[in-house]
This record gives sequence, C-alpha cells and structure tokens, in this order.
Amino acid sequence: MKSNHTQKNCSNVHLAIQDTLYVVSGKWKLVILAILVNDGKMRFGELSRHAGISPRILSKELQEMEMNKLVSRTVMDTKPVTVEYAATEYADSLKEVIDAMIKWGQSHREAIKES
Amino acid sequence: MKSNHTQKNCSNVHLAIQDTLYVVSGKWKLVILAILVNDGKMRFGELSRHAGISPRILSKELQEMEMNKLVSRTVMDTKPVTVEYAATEYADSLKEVIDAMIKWGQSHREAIKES
DNA sequence: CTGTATCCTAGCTGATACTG
DNA sequence: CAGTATCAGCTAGGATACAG
Repeated sequence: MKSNHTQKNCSNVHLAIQDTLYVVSGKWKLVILAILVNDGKMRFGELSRHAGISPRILSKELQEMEMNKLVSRTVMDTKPVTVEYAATEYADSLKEVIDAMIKWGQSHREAIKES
Repeated sequence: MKSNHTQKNCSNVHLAIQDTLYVVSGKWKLVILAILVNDGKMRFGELSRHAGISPRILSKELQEMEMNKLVSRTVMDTKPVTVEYAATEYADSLKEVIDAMIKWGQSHREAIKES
C-alpha cells in the first residue's frame, strides 16, 4: 500500500503546514518571540532597538503575531502613552515545533558535514 | 532564573532553526518530497508536470534538496538519457519536524477560529 | 528528455521622515 | 513614544525559449 490518504486529508495537511510555516518562517517572528520569552515584556521602542528591527517591519510582525495570539499588546496608562508587548501562554504551544526544528537542524548539520 | 543560555548556545539554536527552515520552507520543497514519498521515484519531466512546477524552479529545488541529501538523482542509461529522482531514507528524518508542524497547524486553526 | 538562460513580476524587507 | 507613509532594493517565483 503506497498511500491511503484522501485528497481532503492531503489538503488539510498541506494547509496545516502552511499555517505553521507562516508563523515560524520569515526573518523576525521567532527572534521577537525569543526576546519576549527570555527578557519578558517590552515596549515597542525597546523591542525595536533590542532586535534591530525598523519600526515599519516590527509593527507588521507584531500585528500578525497578535492576530495569531502569540503576543499580547497592552496600552499603558502613561503620559505619553506606552505599549507593552509580551509573549502569551499560548506561544508555549510552539515549543514542540521549535524543538523539533532545532533538533533536526543540529543533527542535519552533522549529517551534511560528513560528506 | 530567566535565562541560562550562553551567547554561543543562542547562536547554535538560531542557526539550527534557520537550517531547518531552509529545508522545509519555500513553496515547493515539501510538495516535491511528498510526491516522491507517496508516488515513488519519478523522472524530471514527470515531476514537473505532476507538480506543476516550471523546469527552472524544479531544477533549482532538486539541486538544493540533493545537496541536503533529501533526494537522490540517478541518471538512467537510456536513449535519450532520463533521470530519476527519489526520496532518500534520510528524508524520513524530517518526519518528526513535519508531524510537529502539522499537529500545531491543525490545532492552531482551531484555536484561532474560536475568536 | 533534462536542464539552463533570459526576462519579468510581486512581495518582502529596510531607511527615513513624518503624524498623533 | 507608538506607529505609518513613502520610497527603494532585493529575492522568490514564474513563462518561455533554447541548448545538450
């Protein structure tokens, strides 16, 4: 038996992979997440300087990550207004994916080296 | 304790993630791999038609995948010459990563739907 | 038949200046 | 300070013709 997958399952799987890729790929999303996880909540400007991301990109990334519930955005009642971003609990659910990627990436580098 | 990671570990992890991302992201690599895994070895032209990828892109993708030991390339002694591509055993090692991505992608879609 | 060369387009990314 | 507008460069991906 070569394959028992239906077209529908195939589409679902493909879609699921694309959804995940959308969240983990790209130049900045995981970097931002790592910073927020390691260093805790941070304001927009801090994050921009800390990661070296220009405001335009950072804004776009944070919006997408907020839509995907990976970061929370809190407007603080200060003057002038400041905004704090933080990694959500839900972001932890990505850990399995990221760990799998780290593990494979490390052993892969070994595997390739031996040629 | 917030973080006990060294700069070096951080770099390694980041590098490993990028290596994995390089292999699984992009529009075609996983599609090609899925086809070769499900339908077995296939010639260049077949693959091109089957997946609907133009030769230029397919060639580039296959070269990269071959460098990463994910596919094998066998020149057949036919006339005119034909070339068979197949998924390697090593490609199976990606399964954990892909499964993690499928799993997260599916549950994520549910998580987002509820908002 | 396998692959490459050429040309083209759309989208991602970045620097910078600016608005509220 | 947070975020957007504008402009510019780069890269991924694609159509097509062609070479070996």
